[in-house]
Amino acid sequence: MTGKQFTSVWIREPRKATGPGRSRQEIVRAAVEMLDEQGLGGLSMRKLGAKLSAGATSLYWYVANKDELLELAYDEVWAEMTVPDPGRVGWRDSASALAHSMRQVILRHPWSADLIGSMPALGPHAMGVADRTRKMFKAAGFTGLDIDFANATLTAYVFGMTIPEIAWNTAMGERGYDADEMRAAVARAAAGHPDLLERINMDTHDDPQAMREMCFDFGLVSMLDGLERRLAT
Amino acid sequence: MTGKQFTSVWIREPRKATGPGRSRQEIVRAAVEMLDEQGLGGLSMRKLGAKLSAGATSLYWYVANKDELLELAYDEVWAEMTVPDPGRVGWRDSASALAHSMRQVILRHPWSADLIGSMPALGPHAMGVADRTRKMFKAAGFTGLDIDFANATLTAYVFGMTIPEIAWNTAMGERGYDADEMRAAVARAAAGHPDLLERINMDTHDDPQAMREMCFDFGLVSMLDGLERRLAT
DNA sequence: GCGGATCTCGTACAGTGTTCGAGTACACTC
DNA sequence: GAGTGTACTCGAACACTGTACGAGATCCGC
Repeated sequence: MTGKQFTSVWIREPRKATGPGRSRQEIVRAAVEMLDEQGLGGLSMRKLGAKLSAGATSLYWYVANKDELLELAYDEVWAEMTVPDPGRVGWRDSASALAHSMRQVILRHPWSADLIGSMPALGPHAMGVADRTRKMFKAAGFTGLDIDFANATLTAYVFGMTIPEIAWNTAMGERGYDADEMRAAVARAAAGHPDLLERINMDTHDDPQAMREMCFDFGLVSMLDGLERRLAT
Repeated sequence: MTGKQFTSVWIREPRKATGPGRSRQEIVRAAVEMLDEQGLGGLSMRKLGAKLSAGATSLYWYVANKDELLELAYDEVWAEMTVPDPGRVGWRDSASALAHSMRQVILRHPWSADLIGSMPALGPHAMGVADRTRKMFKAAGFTGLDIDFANATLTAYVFGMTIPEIAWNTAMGERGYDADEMRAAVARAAAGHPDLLERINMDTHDDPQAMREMCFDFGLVSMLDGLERRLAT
């Protein structure tokens, strides 16, 4: 083992807490709050320092750099995901509940969507979720590599469905459109594609929220059906 | 129609080209090149200007701001995705080919993964792809909302599988690890979760590339199975 | 009281996106 | 050719950003 030394947030000991608002935990908590309110671009070390009544550079005593802080905040998100015990209900209900939980958590912390593509989730909470979901698929009857393939498939579906949903939401927010204005915008963009326009002009836009949940459920059920089939053979 | 005026990159006429290296198209092309080489963080207006032997702020004549430039570059990525004609082969092969194409394109332009969660794909090329895939699912036999649900499900799967893959790749690249060092890192992170370690220590890591493709295919087949079942009822 | 460790933070640097306005170059009319 | 207007370039400046550095402060054990 003479290779490069492995260093990571998750290995290095955090500094001990002294006063309130000065421990690594407090900093991460404040960062998450700020991210929830102002998004990824709204978090700056100076502003975060101000929020904690501290100098901007004081934070660097507890945290190596901003990326590391984001890694810590990201893992905090994983802590909110609930993996039901597959023993009590069937694995399908269990997987379904996990999927919905993941979606809700990401929607609650939209900035985390940007991190999914930037840093692997290696924090303790993420690992806990991975461990429990793995146990879940194992209990479902998957074996060998299929355990992890099924696992990856489920989380991929949730991520892939939710991440663009967030792009949609933030685009609406930034431009200040409501749902109707947004629809008009995409209609303009879809000009020349009659098929797409047919979809956009469907009279199903009364409740876009419910609509998206229907879509999510459709895909989720399909995907679980597919996994179940895999299980039968 | 007295509401806010809709403005977007896709509506406003681009400036006409004059010299080489000065049209909007040339700028976008150079931006894509730069993004491919240096990633999202490696693109700055000043560096892009220098690459085109232009002042940094000259670009603002052709492009409103950096976000708009990214939107244009993003759409260029969509142009590379190929949607096979479902008439020649079955819809399953067609969907499968599309999925693989999308994955490859995103892996080729890893920076696009970050944009999926930031801006909806409303450019002409993205719309073209959406239109063709919609036709594909229609031809497959889906009707009404199910057309778009199935469509969303497929792209969600591809995105969700590919985006974390990119996070993995860039993390390896930035820290300068090879596959083995990375595996050691996650093993360290997974300490205390015997189940996870069992997976990590499997002797299947000879070719991580092939491994990921196996995983992708497993999920893809499952997901298409699930959609097919939807079709039967 | 005296180290030594722990912790704070002002200053500074290199970089960012973007605005503004002055300047240039070219095409077209008289 | 002179004049005029439009298309285009870009240097300077502004308000930010993350972070390295090092000087000071505070506290604890002796």
